[in-house]
Amino acid sequence: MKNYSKQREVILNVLQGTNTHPTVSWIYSQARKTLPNISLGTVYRNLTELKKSGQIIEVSVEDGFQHFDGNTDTHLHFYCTKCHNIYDCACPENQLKNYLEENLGCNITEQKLIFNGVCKNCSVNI
Amino acid sequence: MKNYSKQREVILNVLQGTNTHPTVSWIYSQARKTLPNISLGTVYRNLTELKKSGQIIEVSVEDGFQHFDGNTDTHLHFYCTKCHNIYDCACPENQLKNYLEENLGCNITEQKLIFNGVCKNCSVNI
DNA sequence: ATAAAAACAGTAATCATTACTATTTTGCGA
DNA sequence: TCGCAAAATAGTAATGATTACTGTTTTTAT
Repeated sequence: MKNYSKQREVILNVLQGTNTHPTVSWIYSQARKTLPNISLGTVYRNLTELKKSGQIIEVSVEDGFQHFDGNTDTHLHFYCTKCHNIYDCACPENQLKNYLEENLGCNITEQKLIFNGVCKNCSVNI
Repeated sequence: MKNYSKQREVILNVLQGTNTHPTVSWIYSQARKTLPNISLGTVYRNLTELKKSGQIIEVSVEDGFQHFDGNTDTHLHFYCTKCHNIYDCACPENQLKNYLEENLGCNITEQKLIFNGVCKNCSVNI
């Protein structure tokens, strides 16, 4: 990722302009509003590059799609297994990271906590 | 999942007999040692059923494969982004679950914590 | 024993992701 | 400013994990 490109800037803006955790195809559709000819391969390549350079993170949930997040601060995620939304939550403590680094002797570079369950909306709308 | 089947039993045994977090194709290859004619579709179907009935859990990491775990106790996972192994860790506390349920008003049914980083072995073998 | 329901093996289809190619854009040094 | 090598792009083809389908076999209950 040495050279500037308009496409990469648009993709990053899309991610930074939402607090959702979108899939590639959603990012693609949003980017096309600004750049109608942008290629899907370009979206994939730039997401990989942006992740590699630490400007975005990837969120893995069990729906078979890649999800990305423009918020790189350490935070928690809640995944609703009913509506399949991913919610952000502030991280109340960082004790776990320290605990694991000491006990496993590992170096933790990213912290991704996923809680699965049923969210407030979904538990109301049975 | 109303009827017994030998195939389902073998698949569950495979998962309960390892402390790794195998992919479908690994489970398939292990199951074939006992049942040489078992079908890949049968493995997928039973993994879905076993997960639905709470006998196994799915672990999502960003490698594009489904991973499963025969240990359904609440515990943490560490994912090495170098060797791509997933490690189990005991959960030192359950405060986060309570915190989130109170603050989000949600009902958490599963707790999946993934730490990404580089594990002990991989940090030695540069 | 028998019949309906469930599960199976085997194969084909789907579709998110990756790879490839020819063309265009970017950055840098002359 | 010009030219060139590196990087990036659009568009298309290939890959491969997962799902769907079909005809047959197994299971369970009557």
